[in-house]
Amino acid sequence: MMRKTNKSSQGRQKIPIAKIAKRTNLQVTFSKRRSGLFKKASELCTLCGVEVAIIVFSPAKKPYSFGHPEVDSLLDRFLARNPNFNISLADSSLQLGKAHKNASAHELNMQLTRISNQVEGERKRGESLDKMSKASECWWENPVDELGLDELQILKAAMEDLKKNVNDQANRIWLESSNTTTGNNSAPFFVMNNAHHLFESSPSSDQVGSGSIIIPSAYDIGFAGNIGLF
Amino acid sequence: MMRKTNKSSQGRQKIPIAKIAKRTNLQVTFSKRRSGLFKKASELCTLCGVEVAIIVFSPAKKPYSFGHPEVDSLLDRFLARNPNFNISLADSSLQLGKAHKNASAHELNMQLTRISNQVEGERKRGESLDKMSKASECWWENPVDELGLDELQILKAAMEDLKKNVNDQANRIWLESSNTTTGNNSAPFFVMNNAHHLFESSPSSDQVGSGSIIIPSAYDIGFAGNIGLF
DNA sequence: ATGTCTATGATTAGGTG
DNA sequence: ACACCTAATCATAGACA
Repeated sequence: MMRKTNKSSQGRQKIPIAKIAKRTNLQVTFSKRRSGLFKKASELCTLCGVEVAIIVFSPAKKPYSFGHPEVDSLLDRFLARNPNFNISLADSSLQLGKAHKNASAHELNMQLTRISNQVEGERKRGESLDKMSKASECWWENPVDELGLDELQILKAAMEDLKKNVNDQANRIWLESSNTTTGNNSAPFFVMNNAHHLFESSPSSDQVGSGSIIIPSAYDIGFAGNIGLF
Repeated sequence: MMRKTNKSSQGRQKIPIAKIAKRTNLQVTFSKRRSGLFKKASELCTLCGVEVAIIVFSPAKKPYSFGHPEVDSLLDRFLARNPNFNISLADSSLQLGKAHKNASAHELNMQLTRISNQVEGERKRGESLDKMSKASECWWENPVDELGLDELQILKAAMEDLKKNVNDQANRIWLESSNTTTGNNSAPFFVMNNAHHLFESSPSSDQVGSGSIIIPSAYDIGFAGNIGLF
């Protein structure tokens, strides 16, 4: 087989538009894309002769800005200056404009606020879970997308280990609960199965999927199916 | 030889970054590039979790804006940073504010679009975590023996969810590593399997393990086996 | 003014220095 | 952090609807 390490570079990789998990990666991406954004803005200015102002707060809350014309230098002067706390004038001038919001905008704003809160909640929840996982080495909570083959293998092993325990326990419970019931003809049976069967149309749940294997023997149910990573 | 006028389109042409002369052309370019700019900003927001505000005046002086979380708060924070420049900024802030108000509907729509996408992404990623956390406070560390059927079911669902992610990721890696190899006749393949088979033999990672059962359907590999908790 | 299409130019993810 | 490199993804000019 050809070695896969033949190429000097894999080139640009497709990444999902979702928050980048790796800190270092995020930082690089932020820098690159911020530059790209400003360049695009600059081109828009030049090509169409329009005015554009952009404000960006970095992940570290550091402000960056682009502006043409003139806003640029003003904003840059802001940023060069440092943190201060006074809203007064600027705020009031903005408040003035706020009065002119029309109804449709208001409705959209309602929606936006609602969804925004929703997102924020999700995000925070995700963050706390992330911290929790990092604190206690809960591998399974880490973004799977970042794992390499090695880690995936370990993860797989761990999951299967856990799964075995789960199956054992399930079977145990089944036994306990069944020793009070009358002759049930079914055997203790607990099988982990294809996830896509859970949420998609599954022809029949006790039907062997293409390629899957049913292990009928009671008490001994693990991942039904074959083994092999690749 | 082929005629050079055979093509249905010449594709994108390189244009100088200078003011476009043709009015109609300029208008189209403005629309397209404004959309592109906002999209880039949106991606930057999502990817890096940062705050961005953009204000654009069209050639016809019509204001457009994009903002996350919203232009208002960003501008407020921005202007608040330097009380000394409040007055000189009043003009620009008024201008910007006016732009924002007039364009509020449009901008809010942009925000809605972006946030909706974000919600979708977050939701999907958060689902497995959610199940995990709901399952119990740290079920994975707890002795499985103490879990009841309900918890086991939840655990099962969570595991299968996670497993799906793992499989997807594995297939992705497989694809990436294999798109540099020549005519490999095997499909992307990753199967969770019995733990005891896992580490008996570890063939080279780009070698299909011998003895494993291949499920021919590519990209769709989960826990092989049937489903059903009792 | 916005959406579609195609071919092509521009951006950038992942490396490396 | 930044600049450079490669190869892939993405954006978009021009034409049309």
